[in-house]
Amino acid sequence: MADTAGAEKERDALRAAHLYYLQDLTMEAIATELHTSRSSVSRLLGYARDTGLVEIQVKSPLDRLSSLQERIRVKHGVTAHVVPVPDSTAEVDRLERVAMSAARILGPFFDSNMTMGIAWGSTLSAVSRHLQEKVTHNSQIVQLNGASNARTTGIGYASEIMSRFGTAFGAYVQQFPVPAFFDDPRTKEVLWRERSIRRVLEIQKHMDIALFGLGSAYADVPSHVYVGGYLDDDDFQQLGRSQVVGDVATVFYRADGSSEDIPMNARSSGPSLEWLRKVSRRVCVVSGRSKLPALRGALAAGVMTDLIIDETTAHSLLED
Amino acid sequence: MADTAGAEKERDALRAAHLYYLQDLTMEAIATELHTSRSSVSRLLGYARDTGLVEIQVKSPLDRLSSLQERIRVKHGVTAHVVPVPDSTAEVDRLERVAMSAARILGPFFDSNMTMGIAWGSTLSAVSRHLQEKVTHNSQIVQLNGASNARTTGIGYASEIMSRFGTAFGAYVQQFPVPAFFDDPRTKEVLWRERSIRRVLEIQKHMDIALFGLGSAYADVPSHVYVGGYLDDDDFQQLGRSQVVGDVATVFYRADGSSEDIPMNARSSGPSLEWLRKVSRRVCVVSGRSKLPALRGALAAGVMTDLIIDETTAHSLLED
DNA sequence: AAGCTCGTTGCACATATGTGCAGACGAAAG
DNA sequence: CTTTCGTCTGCACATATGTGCAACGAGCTT
Repeated sequence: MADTAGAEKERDALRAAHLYYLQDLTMEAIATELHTSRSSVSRLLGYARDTGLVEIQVKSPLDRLSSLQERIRVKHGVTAHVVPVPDSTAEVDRLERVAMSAARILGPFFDSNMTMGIAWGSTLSAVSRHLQEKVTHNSQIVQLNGASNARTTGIGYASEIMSRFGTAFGAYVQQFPVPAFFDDPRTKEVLWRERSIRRVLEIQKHMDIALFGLGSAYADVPSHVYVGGYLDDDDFQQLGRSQVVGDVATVFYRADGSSEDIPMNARSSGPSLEWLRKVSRRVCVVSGRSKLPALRGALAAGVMTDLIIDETTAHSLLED
Repeated sequence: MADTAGAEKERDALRAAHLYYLQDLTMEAIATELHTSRSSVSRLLGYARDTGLVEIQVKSPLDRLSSLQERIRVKHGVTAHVVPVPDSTAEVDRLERVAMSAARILGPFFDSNMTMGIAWGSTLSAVSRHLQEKVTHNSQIVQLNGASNARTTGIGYASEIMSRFGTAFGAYVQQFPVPAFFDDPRTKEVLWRERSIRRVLEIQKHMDIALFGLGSAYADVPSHVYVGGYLDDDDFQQLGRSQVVGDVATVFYRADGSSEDIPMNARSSGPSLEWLRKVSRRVCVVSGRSKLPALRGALAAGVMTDLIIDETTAHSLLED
């Protein structure tokens, strides 16, 4: 009966949604038709929205789309999705708002039979909290880089993000149970030959979408990797020597976008940039001007095809 | 400046829509960000919705879609879109609600570079009044059958419908300035050789979507063709002798779907059913049980690929 | 310049919508 | 059969949203 009840709720929600969004009836009127109270209808509609029965899209008229987006496309060759946010907004709110927009923009990108790879970090965490449900079939979410370190397994944090994505899309979740960074690159080499690991790498290789934020040591809110105990002093010095400006899924790069000969990368569990660039859609979420250097580097590296970014930072990006 | 002002309004509307639908801000908050009053925001959002900047879709989860739709698909091989309407609804309201739903369901079907052929009649008129704007490029709307008769040119009525479609989609409108029925079939034959007419026929031949209602002499609200002075007593008798149960764009058919050897069809300006069946998407809008015989005939004739229908009638359709 | 039309604005009010809460219900556990 | 727990319901209230109206201002006409 539990199943039947659930199905009934969905039926009602669907009917309510149809009456509300397609026929412009008031909730009061819908309540009458459904023989229930107005408040229940309000709740049904809420359910219908959360659950993806209703999809709301905001579309820039393709012609005169925000000149900002157009200019970013011309200058950097990526599709930008600029999130309007007042300049005065505090960093946290800004991230929250970009994340919410990102979550909704993402919906149409992902569908049945697809595989999406996701990194983890404060940005992705925020995005995961705002996802709307969308049922898909035969789809999976795969973790791009390990999350455990010397101090914690990091699993709670990363897997929480993963599972939120999984449930939102009804997708199978493939975790990647390895440390973010190996102490010894040889350990990685060896482990990478294990079948259980190769299976995950194989899935990563076939992903249709990659989703990631940018790590930056200079960020106002320094990225999770830089404060979570993943790196020690030596590591930081090494990164400095390599002139690193940021990272994507724990893989570091320089201002010119190069990532070769950065020793840390040999120990990183993330996918090499070269590898990443083979994914057909690569979505990067960025919020806050302090990530600008990291963003410029990432653009130079050509790791993204889509950029979801707050307005202020987008403006700064175009300066000089 | 008028242009600039319009663009500014659109920009604001887009930003408001983004803040409202993608970031869940309240109108009050948006008003602050936009430095305007809350009521203006309410109006901006209304504008954004009407104008197609915001698109709201209600999607049946593809798996367990209303068994009604599924059963219609199995039994009749068409994609049904069942519009929920309480059984007790009066005929006029019912038509109005089906039409509103139809208008919104239609949105995603039509896009740039497409041609849509439309018939005229009370159903289409109702649909046309509920269309939401959606900008397209290089698209056109073509009239499927003539509209003038012995008493009136019928042009006001039909062209009003046409132009509403045209403006809603920003499409070029191609009228078909011929009578609905010729007195003499030979006149039609001759006229059909005219280049101006052949041009329209040519456009019809390449249409991507056809949209029509069903005509029925038995309908509670007899269809426009049957009461608008298009047919005289002789015509009616002739239709009776031919065992006609309905018409699509002034082309008549019998209960078994056949339309051969119905003398009236030789005088009709509408596209033959055989011709119509070549269009890849053929959407039929039906409201009211009195159209059932006409609907059954049309299904037998295989003239439609999509059926937008009210719930009550859909139920009746499946009986016996 | 005065008079006009048309479109916009914010206000004030009428409606419509969201939500905490207490009670009702049903399934699972005791 | 009772208890417990979680879920759902409608009520009442707090908020959020839609809209008639009067005032305003930009262009245009006379």
